[in-house]
Amino acid sequence: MSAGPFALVDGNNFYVSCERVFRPSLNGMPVVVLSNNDGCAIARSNEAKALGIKMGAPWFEIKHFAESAGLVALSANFTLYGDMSDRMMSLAAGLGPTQEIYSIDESFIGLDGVRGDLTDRARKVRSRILVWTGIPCGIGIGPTKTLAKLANYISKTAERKPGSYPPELAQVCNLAALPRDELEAVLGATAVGDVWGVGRRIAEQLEEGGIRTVLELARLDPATVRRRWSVVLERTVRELQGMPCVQMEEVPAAKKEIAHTRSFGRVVTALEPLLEAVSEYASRAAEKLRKQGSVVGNVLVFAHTSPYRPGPKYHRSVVVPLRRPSSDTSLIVHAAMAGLHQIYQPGFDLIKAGVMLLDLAPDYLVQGELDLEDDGAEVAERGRLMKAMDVLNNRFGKGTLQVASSGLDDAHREWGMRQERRTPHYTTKISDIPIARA
DNA sequence: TCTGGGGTCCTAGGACCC
DNA sequence: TCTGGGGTCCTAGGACCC
Repeated sequence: MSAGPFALVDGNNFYVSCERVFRPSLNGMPVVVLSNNDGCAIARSNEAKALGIKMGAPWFEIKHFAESAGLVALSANFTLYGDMSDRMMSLAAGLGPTQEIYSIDESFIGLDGVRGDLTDRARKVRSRILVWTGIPCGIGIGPTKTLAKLANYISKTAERKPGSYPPELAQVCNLAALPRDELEAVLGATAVGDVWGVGRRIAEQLEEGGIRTVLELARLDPATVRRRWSVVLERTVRELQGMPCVQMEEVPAAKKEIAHTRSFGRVVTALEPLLEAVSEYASRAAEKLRKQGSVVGNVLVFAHTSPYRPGPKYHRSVVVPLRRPSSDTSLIVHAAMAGLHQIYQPGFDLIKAGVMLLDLAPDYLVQGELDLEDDGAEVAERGRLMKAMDVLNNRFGKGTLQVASSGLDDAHREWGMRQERRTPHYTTKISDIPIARA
């Protein structure tokens, strides 16, 4: 078990940085990456942040910056980001003996037992990631994961906003190496809301109580925090005080639920296209399920109208239990479609639907059953069919083999999503690989 | 007039994360 | 006209049990 110190390596404005690797002309320009359907900004370059564009800002509210400030917007290219992430993670792993991949652009590194100057070592790793992948990142180091996370935030803020922190904390910030008075000065200059685990709500409550800085939060009595708030915040306070409460998780735990949900490219009212969409989402969810070696007991399906648009509201969901736990696409699709039939009502402009797989269990733990229907052979055969389907789709691409209920003609998928600004799959598709000229 | 105590399980909702 | 997707954990309250 890793006892710390810990590092957090985090790609700067990750999706934007991935795009810039292949389009260097975007350097220095305000750039945002948009969510599915080109709906809202999910990544922003520093220049875009400087324009005041907030995380999650709807595109239609910020697109005037394209004219006035040269803002460039790109559709999310998750295939590209996933591949760039793999490259960055394998280099970050060189910082210490253990690694926990926390999100697509972040990993914690356990530094227990690492000798020598950690700050210096982190600078070398940062520079290697930059040179080998083109992705700039920030590295924070601290005695607990929460402090490492905070250090990472400081490393980025010090770089992005000169004057906010001492300049030597930019890019790599090692809070564990700071003398006490300097550490307190840094914590005193950081708002509580910037702490990992303190969201908008709790930040408000803390501020009402006069707790505005991280230093003030760190000085609270943990027992009081537990009484007044929760064990979660208590843990955060202890971690800020330097007591590790959150361990490294090197092996990603199996998901406890799996969802596939999408907003439509435009509103859908009729049942048929809705059935197609839900069938497609259920298939995708089933693939993820088999990938982690689980079976599902209950399938939830939902659909709703836009929360932003006027008109009659509709928001319904239903849980459909499977007769027995399964990972079979056709059974899961069947359950989802049956559920949709139950909740469907005509006359609503639906904007989103989704399928969630609940009550997951490892596929080797399935409860034995007296085979009254004598379908054991069929179940085994279906298992082989699913395996064949996954192999083919892996080899020849998503959707090579699919259930017919998802609709056979892409062009007629009126529910399909809009993606008007997607860049090529530079690193994962032969025909998209960039060509270098001498 | 007077109405126990303790425990578990489930669900919905809140809060947080990226 | 146009507002993402996928998760986790905790807590409170209700149902139910002995």
